[in-house]
Amino acid sequence: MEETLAAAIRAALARLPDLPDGFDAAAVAVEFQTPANADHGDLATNVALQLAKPLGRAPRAIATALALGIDIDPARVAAVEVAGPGFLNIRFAAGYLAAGLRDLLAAGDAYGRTTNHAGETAIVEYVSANPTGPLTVGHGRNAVLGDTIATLLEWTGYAVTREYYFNDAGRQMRVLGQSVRARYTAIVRPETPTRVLDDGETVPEGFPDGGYLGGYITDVAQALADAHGDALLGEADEARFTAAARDTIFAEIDATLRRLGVRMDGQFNERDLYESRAVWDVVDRLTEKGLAYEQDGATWFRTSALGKTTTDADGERGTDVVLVKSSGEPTYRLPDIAYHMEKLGRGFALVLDVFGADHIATYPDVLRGVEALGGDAAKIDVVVYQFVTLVRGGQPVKMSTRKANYVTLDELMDEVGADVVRFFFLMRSPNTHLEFDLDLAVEASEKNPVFYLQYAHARICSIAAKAAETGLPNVRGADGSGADVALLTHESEVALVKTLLLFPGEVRAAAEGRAPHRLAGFLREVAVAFSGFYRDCRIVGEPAEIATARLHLAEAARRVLGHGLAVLGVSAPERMDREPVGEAPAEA
RNA sequence: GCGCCCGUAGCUCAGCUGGAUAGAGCGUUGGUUUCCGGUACCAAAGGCCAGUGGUUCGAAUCCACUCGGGCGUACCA
Repeated sequence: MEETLAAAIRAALARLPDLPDGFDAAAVAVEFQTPANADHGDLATNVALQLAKPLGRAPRAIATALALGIDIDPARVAAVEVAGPGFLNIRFAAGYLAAGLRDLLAAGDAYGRTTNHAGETAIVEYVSANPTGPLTVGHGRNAVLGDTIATLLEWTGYAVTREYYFNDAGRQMRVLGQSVRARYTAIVRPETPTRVLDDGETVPEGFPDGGYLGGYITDVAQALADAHGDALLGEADEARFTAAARDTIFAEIDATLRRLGVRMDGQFNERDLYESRAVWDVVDRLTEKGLAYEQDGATWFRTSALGKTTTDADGERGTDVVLVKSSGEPTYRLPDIAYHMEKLGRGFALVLDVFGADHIATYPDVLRGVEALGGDAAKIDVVVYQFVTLVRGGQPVKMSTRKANYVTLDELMDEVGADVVRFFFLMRSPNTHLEFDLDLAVEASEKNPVFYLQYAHARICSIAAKAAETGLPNVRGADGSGADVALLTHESEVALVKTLLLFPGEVRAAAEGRAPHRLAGFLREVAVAFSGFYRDCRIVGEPAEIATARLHLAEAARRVLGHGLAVLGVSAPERMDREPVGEAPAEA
């Protein structure tokens, strides 16, 4: 509809007399908005205001000329009016809405899907938590955002690969193994002396500074002791312990993600970048280009030559960053550059990363590296989300994975359920801090906005069941051919149809903006519009023709809610329990 | 110091990339039930969009500065 109107407006523009030389009407961007005020029609455009300056005419004069000159289909558009300083307000004909509703129903399960990116491939990297402990609430925001954005991309036509970058190399993994080894040693040799860390924790001798203090470390150690007795005391290094911890922890991460409904197509192991020597290849190629050099035993990336600067008391100057530490161990930058080159090498049109705010300052180095190696950094897009602040008892909860004083994702799901967790993470813009009040999440779970949407869906199912009992047709999956939807002329019916017809555009906008919260907000509008319809328009008990038409409208609303919730990864129940919801799942 | 994010109703947040009278949930106050699910609906109160200047037909939105909060600013990831 908007495309057709835009074309008609451009055509009318081209027909205006005395256009300035070089003015290309075909190139004018005609943008529409849906006015908040119903008096302003169904669609509005500000082209006349935008063109006032380039055309050197009063905006209202342009708008008037366009309104008179536009060639439109009267079956679809009832009126084009000039309003305010020069807006063009477009009012749909009743037939347009009826046709739109028929199209919606005929589209079936595909309604909401668009094909803007059909034939393109995308890879979305998310979670990518180091396997050093259980997933925390912060990881949850990452996982749910990434999973949902991936789904949104699929709904706009992309073929999406969901990948977990498995950080199974480097210092943190070594410290993890040393932590397990120290606990293991203390279990099989209880006489092992202890020491006290700076922060007051008492740990076995051999426990590394900055080691992981969580109880799950001891669990892994105990399992090793149970299986091998003290036979592992002679291990030359911590590799055996690292592997045991990694496998155990990752299995738990995997289970947590499944419970959250977060899908993954696969994982990419950081270790492979070392085994394939891809990381060293990066160093060699940068060195050849004069962009890497050795100094103080470390290998540096000459980012100063690529525009990286810092400003301090001495003024602004270029800075370089370290790729390989003097210890011989790469920093995160090196494998990250290699990994992104690898992803681009797989031919993806879009390489999307979901990062926490703490990465905000680091990925530009990675992009510089990719560009320096001839990779197309424009294909890489990064969604940065701000941190989750947990509040309990009115106080922020301080968290540290290392100290194990965090709230895990599983604990959160125990309290409020996976649907609430997902929706909570998705209803806010990624780039604002998210305050997660645990007390409120539990206490107010019955009033959580997600239940409002699920309730609307369940209510429609309930109505359909009731209608079937009275002999009305079953409309589940109906294609719209069995009803005269032109009968739907009540104000609340029209408002609901208009809202439902916005769905594909909302999905597309949420995908393009990497903004799932827009969809969450839209679904609430759908539920509100349905509530208005439900309040004003009965189905059961009405004459068969009107009841059938309304049933189809209700089915259309159910489908939009169902599809929207599916995109968000939230369940769309056929019925809600009458008892309070949000109970903990059966498992401990 | 520098970089990024944020500052909108009592609280938590939207505001569709510059549009018409700034919205919603929670909370508060009042109302609605012979009726397809009251976990609902209707209504009221509540705002100098942190501040100051600028850009233009038009600014919560863009620019500059100021104030306040968060995250970074390592041979940690």
